[in-house]
Amino acid sequence: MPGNSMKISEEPKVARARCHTNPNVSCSDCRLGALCLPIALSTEEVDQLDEIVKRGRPLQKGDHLFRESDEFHSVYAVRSGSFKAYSITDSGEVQVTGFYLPGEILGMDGISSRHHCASAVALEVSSVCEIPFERLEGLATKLPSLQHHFFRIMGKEIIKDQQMLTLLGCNSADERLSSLLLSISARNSSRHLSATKFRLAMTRSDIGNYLGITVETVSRSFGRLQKNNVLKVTNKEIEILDMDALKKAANVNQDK
Amino acid sequence: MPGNSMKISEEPKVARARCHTNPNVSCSDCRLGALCLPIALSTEEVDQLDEIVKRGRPLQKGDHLFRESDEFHSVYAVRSGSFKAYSITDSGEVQVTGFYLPGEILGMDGISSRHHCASAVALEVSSVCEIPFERLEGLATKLPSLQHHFFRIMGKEIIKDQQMLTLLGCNSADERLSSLLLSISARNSSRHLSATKFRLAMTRSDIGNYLGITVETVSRSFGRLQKNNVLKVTNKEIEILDMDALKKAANVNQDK
DNA sequence: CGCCATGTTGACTGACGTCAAGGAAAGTGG
DNA sequence: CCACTTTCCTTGACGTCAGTCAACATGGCG
Repeated sequence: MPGNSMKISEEPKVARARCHTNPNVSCSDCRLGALCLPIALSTEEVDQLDEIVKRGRPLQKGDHLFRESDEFHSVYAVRSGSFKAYSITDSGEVQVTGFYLPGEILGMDGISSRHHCASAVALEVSSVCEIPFERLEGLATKLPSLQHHFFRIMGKEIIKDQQMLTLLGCNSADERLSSLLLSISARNSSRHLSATKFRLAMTRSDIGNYLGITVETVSRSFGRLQKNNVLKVTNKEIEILDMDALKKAANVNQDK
Repeated sequence: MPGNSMKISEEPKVARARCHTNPNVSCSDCRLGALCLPIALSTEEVDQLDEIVKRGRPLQKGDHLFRESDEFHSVYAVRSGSFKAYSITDSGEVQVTGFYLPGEILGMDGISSRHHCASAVALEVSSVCEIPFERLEGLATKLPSLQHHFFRIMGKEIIKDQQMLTLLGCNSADERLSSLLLSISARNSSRHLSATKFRLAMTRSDIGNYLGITVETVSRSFGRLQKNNVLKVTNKEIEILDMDALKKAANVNQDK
């Protein structure tokens, strides 16, 4: 079904053929292969993985990929766009638990029980590869390297959350914001996007919530970083002017 | 106190035979089976698991199970006692990332890279079952239910960390401390220990660090909870006098 | 017994939250 | 395209919770 009516289809066909935004591209052809599940799989293994992956139509901004308490069936690899994961506390407040960029895996919060314990919503027009978890498990028993790799992906999620705990445990508002920017910068650069200039898809309120500070504090932090010529902030567009200063402001070693 | 030999060894041999503190007891005989890795495994599967598990001599208080940047070889199931996991931030501060009680799995921070990124230290005389990870992976490809179960264990760790993020993101000092006490209470009760009376093996400083507050604040929080007749605190001995009030103070639903 | 780590309490302070107001973007419908 | 609404963002004034510093109490251990 080449050339159905979506914005991405405005790109010329040639350039689009191997592009990870193309819903028809297989794992073996996807540009994100080096970041995503196929890492360290052989060609034929990737083809087997490819068979269980479902590629749906793009989600619009605000569309939910899954909701808290939905039954858990699949994990999702972000193909394009971005997502935020959040949950609702018992006292009714929202808590943002993560932002997910292309190549990252979403939905692992549902693995331990039969239902999700967070919701995931698209922050812009986005698309995902759905990976039915039971089938992934089935394939993983046959492909040890896939099993190994998925253990590692889950391990990475654990480390990421623990680093976040450290950030919330000891760091000031400016340090938290700087760390987030550095994290996004590094993740962009690993997928060959600019490390110094990018657009934040999430709102200030999402950022604040994620970092455990208020919107007002986020705004003031951005102000301070801009005043010190570390950043140039134009609405959601961020330009990192002085990477070293930003690292210093973060007071954490982002290099690992 | 007559004799400074370990309390455990004072128990009569008969009672000790199937006790999880006994270093010779196999997985199939361990009382913690229902909490630990063997969940949902058949008898013969447990026996296979049993073969790869190493049971070492007990660790003394302050002994390290592994250290940050140690090569990663194994995960560990706590058999008796308790551990704290912590890491050192780039600015040199300590961050406690978790406390581990019998039946819980430790060391998953090393899965995604070849080395640990946290240290684990015994908070009292403790023992563990060491589970060499490569062999676990090997066995998991043969035993789908073991693979499935280990995915779930890792998923649980992810959820636990995300709940912690929520706690640090939105809750006051009193709420954080109350939540920790409820968590320990629930974990004790799931291993058939008292849910209302227990001894905290960690120091106030560990607690504060873990909860993102200072020692002084921990002390004052304990004070407030005691003044309101929610707790009775005698050094490290905690007695929960009013469970409902503690849940209210935690402002979080601990039930799931 | 005396020492050092651990825990408690008080006084003071500051970073961040709260409340409030206004402006800028972005979405909506005609 | 423009009016209109809603959401998002910024800035200022003020209050407060928890951090900091300091002094002292306690208790486990050699």
